[in-house]
Amino acid sequence: MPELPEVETVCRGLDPVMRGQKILRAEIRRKDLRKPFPPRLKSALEGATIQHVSRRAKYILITLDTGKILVMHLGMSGRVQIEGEGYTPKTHDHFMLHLKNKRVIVLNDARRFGIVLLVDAATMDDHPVFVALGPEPLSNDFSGPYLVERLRGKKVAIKTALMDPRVVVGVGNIYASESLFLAGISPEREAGSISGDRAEKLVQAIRKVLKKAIEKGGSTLKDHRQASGELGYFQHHFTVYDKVGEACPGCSCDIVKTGGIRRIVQGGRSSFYCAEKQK
DNA sequence: CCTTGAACCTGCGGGC
DNA sequence: TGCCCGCAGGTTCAAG
Repeated sequence: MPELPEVETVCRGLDPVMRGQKILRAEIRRKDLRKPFPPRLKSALEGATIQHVSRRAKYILITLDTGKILVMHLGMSGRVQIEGEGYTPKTHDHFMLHLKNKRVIVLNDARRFGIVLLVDAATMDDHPVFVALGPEPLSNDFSGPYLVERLRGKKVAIKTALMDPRVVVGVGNIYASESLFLAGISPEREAGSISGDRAEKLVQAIRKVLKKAIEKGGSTLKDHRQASGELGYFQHHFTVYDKVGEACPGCSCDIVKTGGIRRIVQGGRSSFYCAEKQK
């Protein structure tokens, strides 16, 4: 489920609720997700005060006053809910934090591809999950020239390269397809063959698509906070993702001739594109 | 180093 | 109705 915009939205929803709060109790309801919960996690959390909630790549960072950062990743199916006192855990509620303000933060993850880590704030960047990460797509470090340099000589398809977090973080399967459509680039094009101009266009497309989704998440957040407190699953409108056979939007190409939006499999993942518009 | 493919796990929807 | 299949927003590891 969560790509960068969804994780960003979750963080924005969590920060005002968690900031400055003491963790009274941490509940770990099974031994592992994708990996075991860290040893002594419970004692490291209980009594600690949360300074703020932020994001790196698709990781949620909950910075504590103890020099540690509680890191959560939502995997494919993870969600975070903000509940109240007396909340009864449901199926797949694996990890819960009871805060001083009576709120209960619940991590639910059916498939358990998510992860919970505890890292030292001072050396976070050296931790195995962070050490090789590429730039944030919305930062100035992510640019046309950077992308050209980073993709030089790469023979993998550009779609696959965009989803490689060593190239750029946060671009998952949905937004990779959406960005390539907006940039007019075929997902099958060899990554190293993207010219300077098209790399610049692609960078701008990725930024635009992600920013728009974050804006949408922001408005969805308001509605959801009022309704249920659920953070993490949003109804976005996509242009090509999961639109097989539909007419290419905003494009005059003949759907009878082109068959509309096509689906192919790359690296075991579905890609969606318009063969007429994307070259 | 690169690239590919499988693995992790549960749930859902479609076809029969 | 049930069963089997393919598919799902991510990451990591092994093998070539």
